[in-house]
Amino acid sequence: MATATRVASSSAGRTSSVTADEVLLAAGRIVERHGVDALTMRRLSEDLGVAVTSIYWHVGNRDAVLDGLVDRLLARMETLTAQGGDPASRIASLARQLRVTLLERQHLVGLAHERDRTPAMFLPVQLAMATELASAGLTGSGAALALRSLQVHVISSVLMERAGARSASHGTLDADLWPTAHPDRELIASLSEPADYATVFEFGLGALLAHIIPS
Amino acid sequence: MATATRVASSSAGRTSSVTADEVLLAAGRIVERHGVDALTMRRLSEDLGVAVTSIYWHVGNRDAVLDGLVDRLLARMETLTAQGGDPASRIASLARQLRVTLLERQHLVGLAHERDRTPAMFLPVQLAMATELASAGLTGSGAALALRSLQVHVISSVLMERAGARSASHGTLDADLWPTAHPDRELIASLSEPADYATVFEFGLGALLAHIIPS
DNA sequence: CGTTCTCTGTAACAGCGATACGGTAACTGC
DNA sequence: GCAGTTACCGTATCGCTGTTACAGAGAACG
Repeated sequence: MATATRVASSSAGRTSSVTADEVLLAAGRIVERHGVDALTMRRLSEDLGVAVTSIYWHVGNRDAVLDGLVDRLLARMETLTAQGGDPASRIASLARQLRVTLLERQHLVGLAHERDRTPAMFLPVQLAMATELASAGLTGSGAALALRSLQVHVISSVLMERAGARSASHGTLDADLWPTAHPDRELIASLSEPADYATVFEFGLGALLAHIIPS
Repeated sequence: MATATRVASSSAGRTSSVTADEVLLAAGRIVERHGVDALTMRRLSEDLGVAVTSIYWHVGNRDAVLDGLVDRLLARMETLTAQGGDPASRIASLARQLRVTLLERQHLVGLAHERDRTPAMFLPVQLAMATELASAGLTGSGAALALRSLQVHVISSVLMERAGARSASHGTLDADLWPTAHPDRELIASLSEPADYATVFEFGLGALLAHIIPS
């Protein structure tokens, strides 16, 4: 309605049974534990012990609820700071922190990605990385390309690991699918195990950094 | 009920108004043009001029329809062949072909990813890449790590570009968000333009290959 | 003719997001 | 102290979704 998504219910005392913050908190619990699809307005209202319309009043429709959750995630992104000696390791530390932070909120990452908030999610860390690149002598469009590559690498790592965590079979490879005559049995054995995305992440990160900042 | 997803309706002549193949064809059209969410059983039945229950009879429920679409995509993955002289460029050609093929079916790629079919999608090209790596002297767990890194890189590129195509703002960066005092104006200018994911893809691919097969 | 198998349509169920509407309680102005 | 306004909640409803129980229609077979 004309509701227009109230930001904070700073209203007077009242017998106020629910606030926008409480709604987002409960929504976050549902999403983290049971996934985005499990977040229905009815279930949310039941968890809060409140009528559905109250949610619409306080935060708006379902889209607004999800937007609110993503906003909370983005706010967390501004606390990352570079650590290390040379620019390369400082950038690597930023990428790792970013990855870990995103992995802790995997469901929300997918959400943010679907809602085209990926750039905003990366803004703070991109800024920090830009200064490191500048101190390494890389600026302008070259720095932009490097930043985007790093961004893609981190996001992809998280998205893949998210899919991997969902099903045990993901990342593994059924050995039967390979030609049994294939000579490299160690390769097949490695691919038949669950992927260690942390190692894959470090491998790609090292390749990128070696390419960006040749020492 | 006991229907159990008939594979082909090779049944007798009849006034047969629809077949499983026709259903998947129509479903593919809807998904490619209007996205996965637009695929409802009622709409699908209307496009086919048929009752909803006929779809359930021929291919099963909505999940089975989507599975059928993904299967069609996977079948297309087996036609890729390496081209080029040295192993590195042959692997690069495989990665590029894979990327282009996936980009043509972006909606289906997201679908396959959500359904944990990514490994199967990569199987044929992974096999081809493995022989190239072997001819370059890389086998075993090292080859497995390289293969997984390449897989992550291609998938991420496609997923990012998919999000980028959805909204014009994606990949661009609102210049206002950056501190106006930031010294590197060319960097900001570059990041303010839409991302050229093809270039980002080539950049990361080059970095990976240089790391995997040092010449 | 009667039975069976294959396929289609009608109608319905439960659950979803969203909203119109009426009520209730607090605060505000006088 | 009382009317008016605002803030908030609940009931009931709409149109949509996936899915299914059920009743047929038509061909094939005995």
